[in-house]
Amino acid sequence: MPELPEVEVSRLGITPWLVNETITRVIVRDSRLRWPVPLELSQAEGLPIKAVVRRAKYLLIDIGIANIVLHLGMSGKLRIVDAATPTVKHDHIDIVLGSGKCLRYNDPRRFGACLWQPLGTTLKQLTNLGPEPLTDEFDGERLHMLSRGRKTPVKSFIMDNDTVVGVGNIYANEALFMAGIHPKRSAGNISRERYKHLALDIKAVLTKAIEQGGTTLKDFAQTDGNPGYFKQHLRVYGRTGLPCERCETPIKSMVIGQRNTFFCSVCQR
DNA sequence: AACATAACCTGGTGGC
DNA sequence: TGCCACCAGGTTATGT
Repeated sequence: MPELPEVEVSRLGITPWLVNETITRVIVRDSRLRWPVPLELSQAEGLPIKAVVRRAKYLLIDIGIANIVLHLGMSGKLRIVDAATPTVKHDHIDIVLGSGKCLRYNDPRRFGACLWQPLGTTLKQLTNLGPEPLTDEFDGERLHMLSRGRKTPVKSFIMDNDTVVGVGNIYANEALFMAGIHPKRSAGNISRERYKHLALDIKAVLTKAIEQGGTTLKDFAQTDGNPGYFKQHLRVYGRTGLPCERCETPIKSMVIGQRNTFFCSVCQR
């Protein structure tokens, strides 16, 4: 479900319901996520939420003594519901609020995570992350510098969290189309000038997707239950065989790094 | 270090 | 209708 835009849309959706609310109870129905859900979570009970922050695809719920760290994996979803709302399959965690609402975490595949990060510490999952794509720390200069001597396909390179965080399969495909770069081209074989364009296109596609409420493929929903509307803007992802919007050539697909990859063999070189 | 590959898990889809 | 193979938005662990 979530790349950076979908996580950011989730953050924007839940934040107004959480900030300044007190956590009255934490209910863990199934702790078998990517890592076992920590018992320390119960220490959150009675504490007010100060902020909800995103780093890469992680959401950090700041409760002063610690951050509750959430990751949605491939299929995780967050909803704000009345605490009394009956649960459905895969509703693994509730964070119940003084308002009577609750933040409900649902994740069929259980690739997601809920972690506990005490104040002043940093989880290993949050160390060694590259820069946020929508900050000035990330630019074409960085892509060019880090890619020198690298043979890995440029698509794998930009999806690597050491390079830049938050670029998943959908938006990697889209940004490479926008930049006119073939996804399989060796990262080290791309000029500084082309990387400048690519960095700007990554920023542009992520920004646009956030504005559109993310991309709903099958089951992503904003926290109000509405779908994201970026799907209608996808130019290559999932469009195998359909005409390229720029040159009419059928979009091709191939597997790169275990991920399905979509591109126009004429527009992308 | 760099790179490739398997693995984690469930559900939806399409073919027969 | 049923069965089965295959695919999916991410990340980590392991092997060369």
